[in-house]
Amino acid sequence: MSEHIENDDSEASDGGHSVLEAERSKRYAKIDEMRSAGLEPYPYRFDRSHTLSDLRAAFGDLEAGTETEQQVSVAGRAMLIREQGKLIFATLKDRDGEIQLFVSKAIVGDEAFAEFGALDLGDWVGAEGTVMTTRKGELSVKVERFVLLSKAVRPMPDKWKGLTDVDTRFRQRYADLIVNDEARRTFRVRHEMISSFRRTLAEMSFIEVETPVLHVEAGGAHARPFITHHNALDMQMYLRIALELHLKRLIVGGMERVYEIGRVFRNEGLSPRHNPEFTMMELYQAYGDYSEVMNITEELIRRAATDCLGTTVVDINGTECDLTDPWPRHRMIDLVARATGVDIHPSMPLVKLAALAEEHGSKPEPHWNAGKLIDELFAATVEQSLVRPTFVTGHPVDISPLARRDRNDPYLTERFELFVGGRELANGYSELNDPREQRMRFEEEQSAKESGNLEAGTVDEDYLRALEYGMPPTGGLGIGMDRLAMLLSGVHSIREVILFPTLRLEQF
RNA sequence: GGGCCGCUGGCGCAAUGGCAGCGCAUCGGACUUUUAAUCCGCGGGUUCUGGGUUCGAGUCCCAGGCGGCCCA
Repeated sequence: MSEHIENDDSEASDGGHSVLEAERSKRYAKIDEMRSAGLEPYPYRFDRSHTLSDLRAAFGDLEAGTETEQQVSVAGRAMLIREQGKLIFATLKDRDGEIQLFVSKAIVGDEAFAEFGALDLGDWVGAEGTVMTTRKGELSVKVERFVLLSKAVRPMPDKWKGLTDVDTRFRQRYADLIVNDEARRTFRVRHEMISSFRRTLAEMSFIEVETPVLHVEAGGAHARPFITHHNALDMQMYLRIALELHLKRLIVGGMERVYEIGRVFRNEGLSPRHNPEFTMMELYQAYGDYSEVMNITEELIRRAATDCLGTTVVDINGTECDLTDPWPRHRMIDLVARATGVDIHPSMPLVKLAALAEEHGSKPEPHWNAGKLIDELFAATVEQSLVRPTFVTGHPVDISPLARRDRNDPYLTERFELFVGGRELANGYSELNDPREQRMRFEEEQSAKESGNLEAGTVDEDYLRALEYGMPPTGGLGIGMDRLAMLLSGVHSIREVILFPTLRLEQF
């Protein structure tokens, strides 16, 4: 009605967004008109009889041209509106379904028909009527009454092409989820994966626990932490970089089988595979060692694949893999030896390892120890080739400060990492439970930190005290849940499996 | 941190250095079985920001911002 009043200066000086502003003010005006007509544009609730997929399940096999007496009420967002003279067809979308509304002027009357015509794409709508199919067989609700449930004031992205700009997709995930079914599906897979883990672990008698996010020591992994401050205690604290040390305290306490699915924080760069906050699942099992934990890892992931995808056959970077095939287990030093043609062992002279690492493209730093050099060699020569699920075992002691020594080789640990698609997916070991040896390992970490390694750890005195009370033989596991979600949903950026990934500050 | 690429109406995309255009959406009109409805018509831009070169810059140059990919 009053669209042409806006050629005054206030709109022009608003700066650059006049199209959007015009659309928004038009829709706000509709809200105001409703209110002055005594209608509520934002009602408090709506009772629906069926979700849209319920409706399709119940009536999906009706023949074309069927009219039923079945009264239903449905709700969703108007995604498409097609006006056709004295008929309007609208596609309503809810969490996991779509349905067509069939609105006839003859049925709803002139006034309601005009109101329906005034709906905008993106509006939330509730509708009551009977179930029918059109001549072409489209399942529809023949609308008798409808109500605006909430007004969309901002226009939807392109109804066909959706939203493709990744920056906008991640910053405005709400808009992404409205129009991109793939995004919805990915987070559905993520949910199924996590609930599958919880079911499997419950069957295995694990107890889910929650341990602190605010830590006094940032231990359990090699990573730089986020630092924060507690005002009342006037104390520096760290956001956790791992779940490990608190969960093992619970093993000391006799809880025997515990796990936690929780957010950890690492103050590092962003990449398609790294987000500063991500989700780990860690579990600890008394009386077990690393080989048993590898079995648990296989079971968890196979069942998650079945629960998410209905199959254990997954595509990994173009290679079709059946996760029920046995997952090979190889020592890291054997894989590196095979790849380089040189026998490898942490007892070798450092200079030989450094030379070899340099030969394979690393730039060894003076403080690198034998374990670090072997790890670099592994990354350079082996890692990428491990497409099918493969357990890499026997990591050197000096890069595994919380893992127990290999019972057959004191230079190595009873540790494993699971690689899938050339990426580390899980990490576990027979847990080190000798408090004196743990103290020595911590002290080595501490001195590495003091000589400039920002990722090295510190001596966690409380953890050592816990170990002195006695920790039973224990196997532990950590799984990167985001990376597993990537694998199961077939996406290649961690940002596709994190609803609100970390981004640089947006300028408004 | 380095290299390459991108940024144009709300969204998706065009434009040998020479009038900034198309599709969707919006707005007006027609249409009682459409379904990316169709048909007719009208609007809407500080081309990411700031400098520079040029008669003339979305385009070329410099700096910055945000993003993507690769590398470290």
